[in-house]
Amino acid sequence: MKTKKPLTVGDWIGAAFRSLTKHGSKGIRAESIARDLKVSKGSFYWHFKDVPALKKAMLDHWKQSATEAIISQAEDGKSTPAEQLKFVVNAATGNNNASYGGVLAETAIRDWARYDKLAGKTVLAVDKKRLTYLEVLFTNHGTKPKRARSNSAILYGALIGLEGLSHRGLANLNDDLLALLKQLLRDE
Amino acid sequence: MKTKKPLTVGDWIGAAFRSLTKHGSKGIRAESIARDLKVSKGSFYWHFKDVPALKKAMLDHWKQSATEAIISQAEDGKSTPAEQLKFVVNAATGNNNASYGGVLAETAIRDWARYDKLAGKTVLAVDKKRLTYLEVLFTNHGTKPKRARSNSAILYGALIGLEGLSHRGLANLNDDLLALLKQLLRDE
DNA sequence: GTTGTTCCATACGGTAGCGTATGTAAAAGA
DNA sequence: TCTTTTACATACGCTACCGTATGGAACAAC
Repeated sequence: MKTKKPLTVGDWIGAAFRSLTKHGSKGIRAESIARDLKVSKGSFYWHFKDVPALKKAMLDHWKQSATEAIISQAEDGKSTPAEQLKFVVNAATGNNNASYGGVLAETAIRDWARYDKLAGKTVLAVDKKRLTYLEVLFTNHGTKPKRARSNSAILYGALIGLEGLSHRGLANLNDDLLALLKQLLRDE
Repeated sequence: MKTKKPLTVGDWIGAAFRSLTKHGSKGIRAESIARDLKVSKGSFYWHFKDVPALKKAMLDHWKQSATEAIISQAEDGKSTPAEQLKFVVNAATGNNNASYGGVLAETAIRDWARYDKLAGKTVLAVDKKRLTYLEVLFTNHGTKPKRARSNSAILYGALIGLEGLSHRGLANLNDDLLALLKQLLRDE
């Protein structure tokens, strides 16, 4: 039996992220998402003021999840910085984070951010936090400040770029990133 | 006095790339590009069968330019592999290549490729050539085959990812890439 | 000077999405 | 039981885009 329970705002956000992942930012449309959810757009305009409101809700949700993920990582201060970095890489390359769509949604959000002001602001904030966190880990490992910053940018940048390449079968996201990390962790 | 010369297919492709760079793949629309060129869409449908034909022409043009760029690099076999790699990085991070829009267009094409089959095929082909070329350079430098492949993917992936980060002021595209290259070129 | 081709303008019908207005069955409250 | 409130469905006008059809000015050919 199909669930006849009323839809929640969360249901809409989830469906919107699925459409974003599948079709890019142009997939965030009230009527097409409504079709996915087997309801009319009357339902959409009951839950949201308009499409920009949905987009804002999506970005807020993603920012929240991404920030929480960083904090929960940071609180696991049990292992060495090098091991923590390895753990972060493995976590980032995994297909988990079902909450907002996982690694695939990340890329879609980043594409979206390039042509949308609010999305751009959100991605900027998240990227700053992540880069700062990586910088701390490199610094704790003993890397000099300047290099800690560049290493963070390189590692994070490679993660973003390699995701696309591995998606086309031109790289091994996890293996190549771990290889890079190994190089970056080498002493001077 | 305004040039009243008739538009060429190349003019349309150029305008289409500008719109792609500015608005993403959804910017490739007959009517909006016509407005940019101060003509009506009647002109567009004289030069092109339809919008997909314009898209194909853009991708053919980009593929051609990108391939030629690689070949012209490869023929400059005057310096050492390490110097050639440095040259390649500097060339890729420069804001040149006005032919099809430069570095900014690259990202837009890559975003486009994620949700369009033909664009995906084209980017795949270009990426393969570029990665193969990098692999040759690393191999010539003395890097072992397996590492030459991973180094190529890492360097190219970092280029792609860092472009976005540097665009937000979170990285220094050229500096960070050169730092990475230096690490990758170090002996075992 | 007529004819043909080039290069574009204008007008048309069709689709898809937006946001609003209004209707309505079902559940919840009183 | 009667009345709200909830969670939608339906219908409407509007805009932006697509592709086609047709018209026309300008220049070239002959």
